[in-house]
Amino acid sequence: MGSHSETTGPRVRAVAEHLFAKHGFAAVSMRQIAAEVGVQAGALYNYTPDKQTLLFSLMHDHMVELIAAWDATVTMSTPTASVAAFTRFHIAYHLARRDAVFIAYMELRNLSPENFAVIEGLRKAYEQRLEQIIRDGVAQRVFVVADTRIATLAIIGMLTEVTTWFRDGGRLDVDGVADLYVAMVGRVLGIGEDRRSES
Amino acid sequence: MGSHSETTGPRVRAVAEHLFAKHGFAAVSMRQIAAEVGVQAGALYNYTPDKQTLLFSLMHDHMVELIAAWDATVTMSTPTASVAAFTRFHIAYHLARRDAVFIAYMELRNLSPENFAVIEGLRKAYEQRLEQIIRDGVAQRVFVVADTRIATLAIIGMLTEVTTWFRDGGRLDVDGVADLYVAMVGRVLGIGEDRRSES
DNA sequence: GTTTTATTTGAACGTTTGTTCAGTTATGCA
DNA sequence: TGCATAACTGAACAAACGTTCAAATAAAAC
Repeated sequence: MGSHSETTGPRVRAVAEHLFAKHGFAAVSMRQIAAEVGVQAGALYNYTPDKQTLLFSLMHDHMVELIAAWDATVTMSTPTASVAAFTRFHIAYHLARRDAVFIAYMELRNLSPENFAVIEGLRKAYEQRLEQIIRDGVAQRVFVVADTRIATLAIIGMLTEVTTWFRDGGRLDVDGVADLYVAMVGRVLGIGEDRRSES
Repeated sequence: MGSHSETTGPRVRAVAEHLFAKHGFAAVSMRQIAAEVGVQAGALYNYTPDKQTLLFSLMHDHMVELIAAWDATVTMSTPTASVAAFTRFHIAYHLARRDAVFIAYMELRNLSPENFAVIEGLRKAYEQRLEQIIRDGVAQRVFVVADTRIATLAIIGMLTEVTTWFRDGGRLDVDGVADLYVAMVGRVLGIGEDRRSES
């Protein structure tokens, strides 16, 4: 075997993830990545066929791991408990993997159409997890929602936005933020609303 | 006067805005912009000192116009009416100027630190408009909010997210979407909540 | 300890990049 | 009609780009 394959491979991905998130895919050169890894540019091509595939691979793995991590979370008994768990999971996971999240949201336009379709499909699959919870809650009449699809998107947007302002050491820690969002999401879903006007 | 200064200037900005939004600032070359305008690359430098300033100028003008447009909206009498007006305004304005919005959110990292600070300040100024409405509503006890700042950010996130999925000719038109969001924002703010447990 | 093989180097490739500028062209004003 | 001037061209600049590859290197296998 060669020099440090086992260590260089992951380092290339880690460095690329960080630089892509910080400066943007198009603004980062293969030479910058190589320099940060401590290697010449040519060596990167042992780990990716080209730059675009490196980006796609990072985005793909992130989305797959995100979905797997949620699916590995214990199934909650009620829609209310499920949506609270989803809220906490989404915030914690997205804050813990900010670079990957940023790339997956921002660099879609740098993908080829086929690669774009794959990532888009994974994103939809993730959103479906939340949408199904909401649908269940509506069916069980514990949520009161005018439009399930729009409520799903609104909640995802509200939760993802946390990554744009949250800073470690700020006024609130992750759990504190999550508590507030669990409450707000509950309100959007009309949990505990007066339902006397129903049939 | 020269050839078509009055028409070329705005066209450069319009083309740059569109291409930056579509492909990203770093991925668009001055020659691409020039070709789309129908001019040689050198001619662009009659309208901007350099590429980065062109980006900053687009972002700056967008933010200033956004704030001016909101400030020009008639002042509402109650916090409830104000927040509904803000919701409708934000959605309609952001959907009408998608390219500019996209750039202002996505290309911050391509700005110099000084330019970044300017845009960031304008964004904060815009958010302050909503935050003040919420503060007023809380003071008047028509809103019930655990954390005003977080509620502001959550609502902004939820509203801005509309630009990522809305398509003309879809299931809902702009007004229909706005109606749904007015209701959801109202819930986040606890409008009409049971307040008997208060002093 | 030698062979094998995975890894890395370093130079080279053809393009493309943002930007400059002397020279050309077209326009508005006198 | 002609002069002044603003707009534009087209070529040139050095630098940086993604990618390739023969040669050098270092580690694993025998």
